[in-house]
Amino acid sequence: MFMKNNIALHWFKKDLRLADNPSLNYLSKNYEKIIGVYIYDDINSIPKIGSASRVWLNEALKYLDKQLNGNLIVLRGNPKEQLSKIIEWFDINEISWNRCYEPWMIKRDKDLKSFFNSNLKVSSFNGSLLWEPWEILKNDGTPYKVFTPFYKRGCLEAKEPRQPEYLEINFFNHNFKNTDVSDLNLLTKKKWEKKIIRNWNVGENYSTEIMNNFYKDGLNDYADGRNFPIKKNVSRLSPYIHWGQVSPNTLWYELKKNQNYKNNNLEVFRSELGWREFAYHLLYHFPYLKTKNLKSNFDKFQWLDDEKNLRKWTIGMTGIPMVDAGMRELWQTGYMHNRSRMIVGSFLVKNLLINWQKGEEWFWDCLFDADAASNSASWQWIAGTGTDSSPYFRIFNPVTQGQRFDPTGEYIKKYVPELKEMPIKFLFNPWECPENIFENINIKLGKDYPFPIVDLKESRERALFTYAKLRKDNNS
DNA sequence: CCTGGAGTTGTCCTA
DNA sequence: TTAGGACAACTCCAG
Repeated sequence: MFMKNNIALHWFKKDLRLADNPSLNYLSKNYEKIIGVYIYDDINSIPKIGSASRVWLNEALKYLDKQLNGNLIVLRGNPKEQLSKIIEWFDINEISWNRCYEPWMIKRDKDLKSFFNSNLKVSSFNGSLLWEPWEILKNDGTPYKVFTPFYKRGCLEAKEPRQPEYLEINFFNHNFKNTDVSDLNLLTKKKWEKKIIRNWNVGENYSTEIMNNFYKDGLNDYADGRNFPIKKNVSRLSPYIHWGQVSPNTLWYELKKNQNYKNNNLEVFRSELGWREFAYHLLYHFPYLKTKNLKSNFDKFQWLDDEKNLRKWTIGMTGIPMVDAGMRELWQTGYMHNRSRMIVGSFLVKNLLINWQKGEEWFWDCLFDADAASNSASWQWIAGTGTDSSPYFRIFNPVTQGQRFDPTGEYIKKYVPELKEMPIKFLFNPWECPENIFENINIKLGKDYPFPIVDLKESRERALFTYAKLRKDNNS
């Protein structure tokens, strides 16, 4: 017999939504009212939350608080103490949350569960993955390391993901001391914070709107159009997915309703959701994903410790327009198109020979969708240090990539405006532009836009050579 | 235990 | 202009 007219506590983590929220749904079936609590835990977190993420979180919590009619309790500190405080104040006997899979969160929440278990009922749910990482395993019981068999054999042949469930949630109109999102001091009052969030509407309802628009328009040419940074054929849902403002289950089943597409666009997008699952699968089974090469033979790789070039890469001043456009898109919008992520990643790791972990850290700080699983897995992929990853000799040529995927130069000109007047023939490779053309358009290389920090051809050969040396070193 | 096929996203050179 | 092969070798996975 459940106790109606009673209240229970839902702990919001990376599930900042009301729709299809398994923990909220569970509690609302058994309780009249729910108390929603968010705790900003800067004590246990490894690593600390990134700068862009703080900005997104700030907006997301403000929005969520509105959805709860101002009843969201926002706290800071160690969840053990903070939750205990609330539990005592409201005399709560049941608490629940949706699971997170970062190693430090698994550890923290496991401890919490056993800590609270003696006094109250504690439940946790899967609110952010289509399949639990421990459910998808090879026949021999070990985790997959390669995407295709993981997805096709593992996921698609496993049981169907949970159907989304949309319930009305009633929150308790409480008299606990008034807490405010601004108490968390997530913002530093710096100018860029206002600028970077300008192009985003951070809220659960916006994510639904974006999904619907994308499924209606962008998806139609997804398989091809997704390669072009300037086109509107990518969903841009990643930050919302990361923060749980939309559930993957909603995306999965809403996508299934679009049966009218004859091409494979639908399946390609669906497999991208599969890639997200794969990243979490890797993080769960290889918790050192962020700190260690999955291929340990790379531990001997001779990365260059080049702070100067790293700095130029981060600020988009490498002198390679396609690379700089990507880096500046990241800096200005908190997002970078997938094609650009590969180009700038390949450039950092292969042309500059800088350890992928430096790139991972920068992305972690700058991306609104910064995600421990996807970010680390993707950097290991581009660096060739993951088990299932880009072969080392696959080195992106940022000139060719620009010509192919930004043929009009619109993307470069948007983020590298100093090259606006460059004729398209030299937009991707201004260092090859004759002097008289520069004079006509009044641009001076080295002054208005930098010379390339490395020679693409030489640095490519250096990368291949360094890799060959690694093989030799590992064999001797 | 063995075997064979396969592995997100590319580039460059040559014929 | 274009198509095909080289670029490496290794590990993963399934039968």
